[in-house]
Amino acid sequence: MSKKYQVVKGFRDILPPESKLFWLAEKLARDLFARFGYQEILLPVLESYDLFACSIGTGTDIVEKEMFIVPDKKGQNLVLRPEATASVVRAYVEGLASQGPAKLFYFGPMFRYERPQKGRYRQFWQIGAEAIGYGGPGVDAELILLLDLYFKDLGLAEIQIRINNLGCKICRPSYREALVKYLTDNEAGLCEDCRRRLSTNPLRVLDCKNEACKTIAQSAPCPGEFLCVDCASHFEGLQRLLNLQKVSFQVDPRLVRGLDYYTRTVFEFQAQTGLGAQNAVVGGGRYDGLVEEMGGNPAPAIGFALGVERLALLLEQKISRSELVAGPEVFLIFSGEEAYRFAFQLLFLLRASGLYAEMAIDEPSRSLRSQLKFSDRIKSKSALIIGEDELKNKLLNLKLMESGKELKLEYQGLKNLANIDWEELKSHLQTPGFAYAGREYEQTLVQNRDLLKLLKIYFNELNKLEA
RNA sequence: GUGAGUGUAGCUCAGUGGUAGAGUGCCGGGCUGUGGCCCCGGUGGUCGCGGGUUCGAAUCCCGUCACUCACCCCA
Repeated sequence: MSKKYQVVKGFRDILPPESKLFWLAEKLARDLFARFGYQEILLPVLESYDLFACSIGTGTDIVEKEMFIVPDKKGQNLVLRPEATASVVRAYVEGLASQGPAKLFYFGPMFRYERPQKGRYRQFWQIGAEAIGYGGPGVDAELILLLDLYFKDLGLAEIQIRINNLGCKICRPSYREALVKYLTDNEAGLCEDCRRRLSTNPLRVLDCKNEACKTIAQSAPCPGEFLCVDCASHFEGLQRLLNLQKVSFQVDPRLVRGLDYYTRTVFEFQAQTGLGAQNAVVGGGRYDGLVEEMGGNPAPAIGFALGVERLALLLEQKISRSELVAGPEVFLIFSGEEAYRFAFQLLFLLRASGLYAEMAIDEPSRSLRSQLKFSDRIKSKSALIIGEDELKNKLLNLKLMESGKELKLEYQGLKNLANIDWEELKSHLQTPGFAYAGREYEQTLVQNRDLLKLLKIYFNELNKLEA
């Protein structure tokens, strides 16, 4: 036996039917984001090391130890992107800035070299949006409302919105100073990690999971108390707009975000359960200084990133497996070689006409019984049985899988049905005494326009046969 | 990087020193042209890998690899 290969650690195959969840998430994002005026941007997966070191911050874990570094042939360090905001800003500065503000969204894989656990992988997918060149609280509200609608459309109404304001470059330093002073005074009570955070990223102490640290964080100064006039009014403005739309959200004075570039508004969408130790399915915030730092003309901006794996975990609990798997409209069952050839032709005509049709195409001698069994297993809605009898006498034998009932028609009956059109059929349904409306099979049939289409194509093909 | 748990049939798992098991799936039959329910038969395994202890190891010990969960960090 040859060697058995395995996916590399932290990477995974997203197999059907789970892949359908990703497809749903992506499709809804495309439809919805377009209605909000966000245009898709397709970005490279590889960027220069410095892009992230400068934007995310050299002190962060992401840059320090979580990047996949790819040395190229000239010896310069490229990296697999750990997130996309920096890429979007780079692309904006490079190619879009001359056209003014931009509202962009992206979908794609990100890479971080971390120990995998529930809801966290080394390659993970994000859907994100960035609004560059917009400074007011209106666009902050727009993004939050966009996400709120997105989750509601997916049936995930229980997700909580938390917002905070971290201040800007004017007011944040004084807050930071006050926080560090407070934490230093209470250093003895902090956990080992937090004593380290004190020098690396003091804001992070605020959301430590350690009980002792939580208690200390409880009475620590909050960013809100230090906001400058502009930041305070921005934050009030955002809340007013959200309230105007009757979106429920919580102000969480201890909500902080790990990346260096965040200013003013930060927000998270949190799930209550189902994500393991994680709870954030979306994280985002304003980064008013980043565009300038990346070499562009100063432009305020805000964006978010949504973890698709985490979203899929939540959707999995809402959507049953059978709902994810859509069975064929019709399964073609043949008996005999002639019937196989007939069914083979019919199969592609049906597919070309827009129907999802399937048959045991690779097994021309399979028993009728096992074909029917297979048709059942893949949840076909109907099975069209094609045997010697049907071909010779030009009959229809359509089995409706769920009820088990069969629609059997002689040539003339099939002709009558196949020759009327959809509009006519609908209008006839209202007419008392319409020849077919009273019968159970036909009622089922006309409820599904696809089956009428099927009848027409089948009838046509039968007529091509030599008598 | 740190800690804990788990590796046995395609899948889910039982099996604490004495012949390798169940459920499910798959194939076939009962039912020759009719699925689901039922019954019968068949298929299926380097017990993660390597070493050690033992008359004898899936089982005990050591090592190793993989996966999972958690910490750190983050979506």
